[in-house]
Amino acid sequence: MPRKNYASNGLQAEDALFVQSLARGMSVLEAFRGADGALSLAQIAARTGLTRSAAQRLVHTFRKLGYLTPAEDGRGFRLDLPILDLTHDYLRLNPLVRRANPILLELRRNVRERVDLSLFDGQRMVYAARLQSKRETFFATLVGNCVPTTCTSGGWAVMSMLPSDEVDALLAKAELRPLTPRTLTDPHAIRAQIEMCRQAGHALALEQILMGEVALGVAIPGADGRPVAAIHIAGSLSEWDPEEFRRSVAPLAAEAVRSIISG
Amino acid sequence: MPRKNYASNGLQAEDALFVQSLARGMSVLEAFRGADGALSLAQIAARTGLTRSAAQRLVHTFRKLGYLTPAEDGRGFRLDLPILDLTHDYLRLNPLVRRANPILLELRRNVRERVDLSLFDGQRMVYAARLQSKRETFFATLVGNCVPTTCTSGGWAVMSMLPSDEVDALLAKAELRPLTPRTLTDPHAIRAQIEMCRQAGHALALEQILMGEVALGVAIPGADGRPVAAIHIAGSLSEWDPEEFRRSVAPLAAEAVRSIISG
DNA sequence: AGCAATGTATTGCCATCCGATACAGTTGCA
DNA sequence: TGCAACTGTATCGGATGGCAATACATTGCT
Repeated sequence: MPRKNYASNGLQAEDALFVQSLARGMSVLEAFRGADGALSLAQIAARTGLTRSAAQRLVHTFRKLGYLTPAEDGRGFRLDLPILDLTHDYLRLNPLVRRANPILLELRRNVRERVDLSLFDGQRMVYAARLQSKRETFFATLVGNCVPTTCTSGGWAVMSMLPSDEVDALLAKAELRPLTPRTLTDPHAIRAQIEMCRQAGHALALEQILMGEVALGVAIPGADGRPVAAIHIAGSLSEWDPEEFRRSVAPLAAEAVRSIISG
Repeated sequence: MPRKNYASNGLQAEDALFVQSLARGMSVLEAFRGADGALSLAQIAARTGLTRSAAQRLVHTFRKLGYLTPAEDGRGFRLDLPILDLTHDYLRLNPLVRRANPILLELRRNVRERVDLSLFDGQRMVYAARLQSKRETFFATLVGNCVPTTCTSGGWAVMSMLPSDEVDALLAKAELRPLTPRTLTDPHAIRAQIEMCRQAGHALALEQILMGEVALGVAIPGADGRPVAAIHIAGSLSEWDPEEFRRSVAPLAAEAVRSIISG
């Protein structure tokens, strides 16, 4: 995972306003991305490119602030609860999430299937909310979880609102690693889905992330018309014929997006 | 909101390892707590006690890192998406959340009512997960949302596992502001609930946070026996007699906690 | 026993952060 | 219309506070 490195102690990249210590500090928090447990000082130093000393000082500071805590067994450190305070502030103050929340709740009541809100972030769609259905059988997805833009109904819907050259650039940079045997990895096939979405106003994804799942996505444009997010409705193929699923939930999803935009 | 101030530029409080710039930076993110929209540099400076220059530099740095972004109308700044990456890493790496998640999902399937996981943080219970019920009618609670320990079933359950003197200290410092007409604010009444919970192994809260809601909470102890979290099951008083609710969900909740602990 | 990890503590040098101040562009009230 | 107050942005010399190296006490693995 090539990540920008703030360890260099040389010239501050011509940026007089840049606070190196802060960037280094944040890189410590980011070091936990992809970690599979607590991280020791040495591991943090290795992952961030910082010296052990720097890692020590930054970790020490985060501990005082509450963001990091020693792991229960005393070896290594973990992110701690104040992170969730930031989460809450972000979600609470995000105008889109704010407006979408009650509408998604109602949508969920009507369709009785899982409803998600995911935010568009270039290569990724990041889940900001998930309202699961009565019979949710899979592992609950955590807030902040993300999936590639290229293999979700919401991602296709988002791409259908982007100019072609941006779609090309996105696909060119995409990893296109299949998550299920049926995940589309051929750019042409994905482009076909995007084209269908451009006409229908929604995208339908079959077993792209999870076997047995059908998902319908509709993109949400921002004030400037560029897509910023998407809502998904997900159902089970054991209960739905895909076309029937589309017919029955597409209008509701479209209506929900309309109220989110106008709200 | 009395918050520790890292604006002082004097001696570093005898702490040679403390990285002031980092603490100041985090205080900028924390400035959004309780804000009701984007914050301007001046507002950030005011809320944190920093100079405008400091706020400028720190905000500038956060923008480069992605954590802050200009508000859509160009005035002020908001937290941005990378916050959710931290969220995800926290939830994903938290051993408790990790173990609890699938069990809560199954619990939710069995009781068919809303199921929550909240983490104990002294005065507060912070929601880490909420699995809503089929007929959820209220505003969806966002991750990171928190309520006072003193007025939730989970908080009572948690307190029932604390030594009396700690409960006293907690109650002494608590705000005890009622959220509904029926919220208990008398320490004696709260202590009575705690005592009942000590015997029953669970707490039952009637309309403490929301009118029409009954909630049953069971505390989750950590390895050292101290409570670290609680699960809640919440139902509607229009469908449940409180005692009937207790009888029917208490065993399931207790069983869920047992599997979380042993898992 | 010995080695390689942990996390912690101290120190002296100098780079980097610091705050004051100035500027350009909007909003909004008079 | 024009002043006043607010945005966000940019520059600069001085010294504070962050920097890396190094040493230490424990723990766990061979």
